[in-house]
Amino acid sequence: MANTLSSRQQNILKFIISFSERNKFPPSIREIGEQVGISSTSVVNYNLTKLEEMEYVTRHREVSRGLSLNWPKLAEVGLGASPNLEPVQRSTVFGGNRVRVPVLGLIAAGQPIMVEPRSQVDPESWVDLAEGITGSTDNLFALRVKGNSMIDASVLDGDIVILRHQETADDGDMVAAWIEGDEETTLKYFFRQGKDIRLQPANPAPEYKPIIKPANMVRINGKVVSVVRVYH
Amino acid sequence: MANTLSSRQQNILKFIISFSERNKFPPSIREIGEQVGISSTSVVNYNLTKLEEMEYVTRHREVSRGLSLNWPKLAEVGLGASPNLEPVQRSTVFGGNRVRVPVLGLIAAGQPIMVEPRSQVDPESWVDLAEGITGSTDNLFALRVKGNSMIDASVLDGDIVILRHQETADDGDMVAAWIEGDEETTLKYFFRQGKDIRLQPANPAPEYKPIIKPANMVRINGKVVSVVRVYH
DNA sequence: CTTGACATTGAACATTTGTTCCGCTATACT
DNA sequence: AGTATAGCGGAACAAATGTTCAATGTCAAG
Repeated sequence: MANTLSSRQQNILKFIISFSERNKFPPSIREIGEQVGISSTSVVNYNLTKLEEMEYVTRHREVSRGLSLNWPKLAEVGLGASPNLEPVQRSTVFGGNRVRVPVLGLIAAGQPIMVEPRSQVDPESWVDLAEGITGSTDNLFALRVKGNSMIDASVLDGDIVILRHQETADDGDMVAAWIEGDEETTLKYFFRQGKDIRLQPANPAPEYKPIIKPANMVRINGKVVSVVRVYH
Repeated sequence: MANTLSSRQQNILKFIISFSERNKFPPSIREIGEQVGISSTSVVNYNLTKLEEMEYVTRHREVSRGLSLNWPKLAEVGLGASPNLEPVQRSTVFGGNRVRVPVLGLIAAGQPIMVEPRSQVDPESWVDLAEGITGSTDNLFALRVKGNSMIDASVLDGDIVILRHQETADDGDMVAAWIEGDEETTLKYFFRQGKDIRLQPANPAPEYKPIIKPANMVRINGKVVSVVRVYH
């Protein structure tokens, strides 16, 4: 089975993401076709079936707009960049809105490793925070830290980092970065170095060396806005 | 206009909430009617219009399942928000119940923190966590850390620590302890030392010295189960 | 070149789903 | 009593939406 996403399928996913974000409910087949530039509903249906086989989406047959997204899977290909579309729910009880943040998977803080694939949403993969904790409620997602490269920044192995999706960063920001070619996401401090970008671990130990790559090979997934730790 | 929700309207709202969380998309009019016990679609439509007038929901006419919820408004009537005592039913796909934890104040700021789970304290804010993160949901509260005495344990000034209320502790636990005479609560590692108790800061710097007191002068307020940090 | 898997198209079809209209009942008010 | 109105039920209708299928194009392997 083809494991790669065609550009058309990517567009479909992107549209479902943005549409769901705008409207709080999924698009219809025809709405998808119209946006992506597909004249036939059957083609949309065809690709949707493919996407379901690849577990990017879940379909409820015979149901209008019976479509839902698999965020962990989307994150694997860098599309999960704005996971706040997940029914993030807010309330004003006691004066503070709450934000539901999906924990999308593992992120390497040591040697870069791939985001852990998951076919299902882990029941514990959610963190709910009061709005005041994170400031804005938009574009938040979370990752579980693997490795000790950020220990010097008081981010430990096993911590959950909450990030706000953004494509850029300022020097000194702690970011999750996707490195082209390596196909891996890593948690580092962000610095510009001429035309390059230096991804700097906080841990001064020699085995944790900075990664320096041309700017066009580094894709910022988000900036760390919060850290959650659990003692067992 | 009647500003109150009929029990039927409440049931409708509850169903929309649970359905949406279960399926990631809103229910259809007929599905609502079937669940709530309304045989006619027009009645559902009628009440949905009412609910829209009262701004509990937003409708997209002519669109299947074109329904979205107004969470802030729902929270006003206790729907959609799930305080500890009244958890909303959740599917496993969507995560476990949520726990609302009150942030009672500062720790190590000189003011003793009285932990009375039943008292009507006025918390400065709330932190919501997924149930799975903290294990049990009982007797949880939170404090904002002041000072750097635990920096070596990767707990920084400004972090929010979440504690479970308990009177005792095991060696090595991180606890919030109230010291008789000093009239203040501090965050330290807990150790027994004969008839004394040693409260050990994690920071090795000389200005942070362990506190050793007779056991009857130390009152454990709770054990740290989680740490939340926010970057600004 | 042939073959076959894959992708696409257009259109017809079936189902789901929202909308509307008419009538009924109970209650409150004049 | 008469009337107005909110709430409900039933059914027909129209629009939205998912499903299916035969035919065609694409492209790489044999």
